[in-house]
Amino acid sequence: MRPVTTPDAPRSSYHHGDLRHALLEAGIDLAREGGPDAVVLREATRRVGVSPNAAYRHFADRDALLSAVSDAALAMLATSIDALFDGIPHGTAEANARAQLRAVGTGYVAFALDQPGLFHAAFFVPTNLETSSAASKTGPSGRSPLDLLTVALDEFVASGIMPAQRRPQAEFLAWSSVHGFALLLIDGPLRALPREQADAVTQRVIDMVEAGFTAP
Amino acid sequence: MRPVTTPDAPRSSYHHGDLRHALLEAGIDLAREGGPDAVVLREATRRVGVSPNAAYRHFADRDALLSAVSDAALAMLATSIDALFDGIPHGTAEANARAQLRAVGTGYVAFALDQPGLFHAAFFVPTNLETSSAASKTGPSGRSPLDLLTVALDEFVASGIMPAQRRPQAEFLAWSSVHGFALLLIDGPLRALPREQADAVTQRVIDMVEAGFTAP
DNA sequence: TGTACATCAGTGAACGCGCGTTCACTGATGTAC
DNA sequence: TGTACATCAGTGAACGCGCGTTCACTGATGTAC
Repeated sequence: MRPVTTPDAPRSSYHHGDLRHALLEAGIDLAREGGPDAVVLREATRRVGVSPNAAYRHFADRDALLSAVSDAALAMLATSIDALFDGIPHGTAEANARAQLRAVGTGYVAFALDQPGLFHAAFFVPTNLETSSAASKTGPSGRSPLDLLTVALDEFVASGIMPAQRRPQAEFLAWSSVHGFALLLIDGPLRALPREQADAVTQRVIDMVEAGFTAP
Repeated sequence: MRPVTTPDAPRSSYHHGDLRHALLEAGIDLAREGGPDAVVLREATRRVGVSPNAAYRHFADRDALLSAVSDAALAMLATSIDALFDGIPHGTAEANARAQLRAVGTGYVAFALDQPGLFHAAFFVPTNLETSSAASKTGPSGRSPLDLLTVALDEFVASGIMPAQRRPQAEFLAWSSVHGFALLLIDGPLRALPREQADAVTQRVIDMVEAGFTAP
C-alpha cells in the first residue's frame, strides 16, 4: 500500500535519504485520495514520519509542493495516454488518424474515472493553468497529450478527411468535449453512471467530435 | 455596489428585517468574487453587519448557506439562458432547432465568462452535483437549461436533421462540449483568449456539436 | 589514516490566523385577555 | 385600549481545530589537511 517510504515507522537514521521524493509521493497519495485541497503539507510530513518544518528544506512552501504534485499528476495522465496511443495497430492514414483521436480521448476519460483526485490535481491548480504547463507534461515518449492530439489532427487533414480550414484550434474543440465529459462523469450529473455505460458514452462523445471534424 | 442591505452601516433596529435574504445576497457576492470556497459564513455576516452566530437563526450551517448560494447561481444561469432562448425569431422547425441549440450553448459559455465565480459555485458544490439538482433550477419560464436543451434536441429529431437513434444521451454530449469549453476558457489554457475570440471559438464548438448530431 | 570543522538535514516548540460553531444571554415583537 | 408574557431574532464571548510558517537548535555527514 505504502509506496516509497515507511510511513509511521521510525527511521533508523537521522537523515532521511530522499525526503523530497518521499514528500512528493505522500503528496501524490493525498491528491489521489482527495484532490488538490487534500494536499496538506503537515499531513505529508506526518505520513513520511518527519517534523512539519523539515518540508521547508525541500519545498519553498505548500504551493511548491502542490505544484510538484500537480506536475506529477499531469505526467501520469500523459503516460497513460501515451500507452494507448502506442498500442494502435498500423493502418491507412485515415484509420490511424481516427484511432489516434480515439486513443487520446479514451485515455483521457479513463484516467479521470480511475484517478479523479489526481485528475483534479492536474487541472485545478492555478500555477499549471496559468502557465499552460498543463499541456506540456510528457509521457515516456516525450510527447504531451496535446502533442499527441496535434499529431492525430494533422493526420485528419493530411489524409483528406478534415478540411484544412477547420484545423486551427481544433485541439481545443476536441479537448473541451472530452474534458467536459470527464467532469460530468466524476463530479456532475453522470456521476452515478456505471463504468461500462460511461465507457460506451465516452465513445459517443468521440464519435461526435470526429463527426464534427469530418462532416462535409 | 452593495445590493440589498447596508453593509457596515449600523442598523437602526435590533431586528434586521430579512436577514436570511441579506446573508444569501452577501454569499452570492462572495461566490461571485471568489467561487464557492470564498463563501465564508463569518464574512457574510460581517458584510451584513451582524454577529457571526446570527446566521444560525437562518441557516443550519455553512453548507446550508453554500447550497443556497449554489442554487441561486444555478437559477441565474438558467435565467440568462432563458432570455437568449426566448429571443429566437420564429422560422422553420429546422432553423428553430439549430438556433435553440446555439442559444443554450452561447448563453452557457457567456455566463461562465461573465460570472466565473458563480459558474463555479453553481457546479462545484457536492450537494448540487449529487442530487443533480444542478439541472433542475429554472429561469423565469420555469424551464431549466436542461429542459431547453431537451426541447432543442427533440426538434432536431422531429425536423428530420438528426437520426432518432442518436437522440438518447445527446443532452450530455452537447453539455460536455460546452461545459468543458467554458472551463478551458475560465480556468484552463484558453484563459488568456480575448473575449471576442472566445466568442468566435464558442460558435465553432457549437458548430462541432451540431455537425456531430446532424452528420449523415 | 585520523581528526577539525564547515555544511547540511533534520528537530521541537511555538506563533498567529481565521474558521465554524456553541453557550448563555438580552432586546424587540406580537398576541391573549 | 392597555398590559403581561411567550416567542423570536439578535448579541458577546469563547471554544477547539488544523493549518502554514518561523525560530533557534542539534545530530549526521563529508571534506581538507
